[in-house]
Amino acid sequence: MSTSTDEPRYHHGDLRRALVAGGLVLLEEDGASALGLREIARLVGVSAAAPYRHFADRKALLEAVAAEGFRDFSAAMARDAEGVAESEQLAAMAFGYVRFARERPALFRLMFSSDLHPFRDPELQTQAEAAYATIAVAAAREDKSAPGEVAVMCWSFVHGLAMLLLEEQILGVSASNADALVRVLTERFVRDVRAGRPETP
Amino acid sequence: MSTSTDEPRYHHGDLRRALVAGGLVLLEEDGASALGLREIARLVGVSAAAPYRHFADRKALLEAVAAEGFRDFSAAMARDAEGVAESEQLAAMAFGYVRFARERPALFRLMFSSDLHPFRDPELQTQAEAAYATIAVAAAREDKSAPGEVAVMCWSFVHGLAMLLLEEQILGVSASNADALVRVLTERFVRDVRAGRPETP
DNA sequence: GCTGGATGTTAACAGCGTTCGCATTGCTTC
DNA sequence: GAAGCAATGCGAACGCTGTTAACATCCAGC
Repeated sequence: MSTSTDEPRYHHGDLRRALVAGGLVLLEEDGASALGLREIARLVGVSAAAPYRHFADRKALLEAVAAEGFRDFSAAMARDAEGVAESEQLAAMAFGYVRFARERPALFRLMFSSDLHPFRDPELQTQAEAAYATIAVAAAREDKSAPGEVAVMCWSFVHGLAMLLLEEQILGVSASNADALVRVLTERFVRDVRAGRPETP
Repeated sequence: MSTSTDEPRYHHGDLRRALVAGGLVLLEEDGASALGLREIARLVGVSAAAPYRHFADRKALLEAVAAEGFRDFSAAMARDAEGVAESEQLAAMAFGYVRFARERPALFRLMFSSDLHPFRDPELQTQAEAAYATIAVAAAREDKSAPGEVAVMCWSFVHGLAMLLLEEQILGVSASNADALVRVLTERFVRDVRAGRPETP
């Protein structure tokens, strides 16, 4: 029975997963712009060199954290869109997109951080594309004459809105009225996209 | 005449300006995600401690570089929009916005980097707001019933498009066809905004 | 039961931002 | 002009970081 308790063992068991989880925790706690390798190792209770048994370097670890973020991202958007009428799907996903960014700003910034690009981890690439596909299919329904075009346009709008909201200084928007602004803008955007499409059968 | 040549003098003369200029140069050369204080000092030919006579810390120096970037940014957009018909102003500015981001990606990323927010330098804040105003007035003309709303929507779209284009991996767009994509999308966006506005006198 | 590979540790290195004390310069005031 | 003073440079040091190398410990298969 002595082995079942949490006495510090030399080998961790599943350090890889623990490091990714630790990175996510640190991103939630303080919106630290740069989470360090040593910082994560400290939190997990392991030496600074241990992560190198599981990741090539700091960037590889951050990529794994970002991949987990994209998984949550896709799930959150899908959850926000499930059960709503098909005509409201795009608006719901857009709202979910911005909500995710505002609820987990540090993680969101990491996911789209410039020093993670280009992605080296194919798993990360896959998850990022899956997240894009989630919103792209909803966007493509709005205008079947140019689905890809509309998808990129929607993604650009919603991504830009999320990014600008994370920098409160720029938009001059406080957290209290941000929700209303997002709702108004996404509705307006969807309305405009529909008004601008060539034919409406 | 001996004093006029470029013999190394103990005092630099105008180190503050030289440091900002050096930062801009480094951002152009290698799209270095993180330009360091020592790196800039090295380029200018000065010790690592010298910048602290002119800037409180590294962030203050980067803020000054970003402020210069916003100045160029506003100027570039205004230049791209001058001489074009009023009905094309918004599209021209949107195109100029994305073009600036793609021509000076590292600088653009710094300007909207998360570790520069919140802005401490009021000059930077002023320049950022001026850049926003440049595009906001063009956007507001498109729908006078809700100028602020449309301005934020336009800014979000164009900012998101610029950001996503900087991460080639995500959009799957190469540099060659990016120009065409940007043109198509901005034109479509402007068309949609006009189609969606309530009344057209 | 031994051994080898996987996975941890400690110690070290270079580079970073930052601070401190000191050196040099140029301006101000007699 | 000379003296003194504030401004502005330098070098060395500190603690931090990412990374590597050499060594320690554990688990798994012969």
